[in-house]
Amino acid sequence: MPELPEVEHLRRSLEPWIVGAQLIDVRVLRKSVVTLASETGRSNAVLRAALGVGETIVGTDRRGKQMAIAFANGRFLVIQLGMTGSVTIERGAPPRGVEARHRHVIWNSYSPALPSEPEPWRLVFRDPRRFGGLTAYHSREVLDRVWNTLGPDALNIAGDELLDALARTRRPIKSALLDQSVLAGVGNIYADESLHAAGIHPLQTASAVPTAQVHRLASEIRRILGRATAEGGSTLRDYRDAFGKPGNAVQVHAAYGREGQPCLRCGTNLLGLRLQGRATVFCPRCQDLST
DNA sequence: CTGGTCTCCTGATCGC
DNA sequence: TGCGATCAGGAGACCA
Repeated sequence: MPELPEVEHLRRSLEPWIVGAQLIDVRVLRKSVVTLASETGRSNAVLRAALGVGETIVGTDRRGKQMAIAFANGRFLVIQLGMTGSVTIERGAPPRGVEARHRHVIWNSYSPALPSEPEPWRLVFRDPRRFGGLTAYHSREVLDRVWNTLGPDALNIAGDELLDALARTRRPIKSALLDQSVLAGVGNIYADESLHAAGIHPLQTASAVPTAQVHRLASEIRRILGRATAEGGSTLRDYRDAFGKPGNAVQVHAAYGREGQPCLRCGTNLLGLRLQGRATVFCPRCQDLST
């Protein structure tokens, strides 16, 4: 479920805590969630080094739905939340019951720069469905090689950039928006939301959308993602920030999940279809195929 | 190049 | 109360 807003909100909530922190140790409860992009072996020593044991965290970054942690030795760890992933900071006793399940990687850490936190704490990667994972990179250069295969970041997408990206493909525009190599960060929810807000039919050929509407779409994507980020993600069910706090439930979706309900703009009942296996909701009146 | 389908995986929900 | 079917969808593999 996490799309760009959830990932960016997570990054912002983690950053003040983890930058400057030292990773003392790591427990890998499920090795398969860790991918080593630059290494040859998978010994415990290699794994621990890739996960930053002994290192200080010096920064965070994000491209689309991928978040990166930068280590002092120049290595990077990319976190992908997939559908159900979370990264939380834990202090005190570990959780019991269902919350204790699906915890795949747990770092022990402490913050020499935070005098208010003299005790070690834990950084926990949890992901019940395991569509997410961690990928370790040896250098910024290797990370950039991968990130450069992604399209421009959706949070600040410029109208001209979007126009460029969409002009290259004749797929339905929603398919193009979901393709991370075209535009990085938009998933199923915000694809429907931004197309509805911009009045574009999801099946409209990407390259055939008029210039003015592409600019409108870019502006709606920025507005909707920006607002959702500030509100802490849309929070359908699984998203939690660094402290286990759900996003504000105030976010109202105008299209997503509202098939059969009246369009908030014109009152026409919203229609549903499946595109690439994804539930798609749109207003047959506001989102006209012919425009 | 393109869409369609399948796969990975668990948990929530629904009908019976 | 239980149980099986269905759905949720990010991302990549594979096929037509």
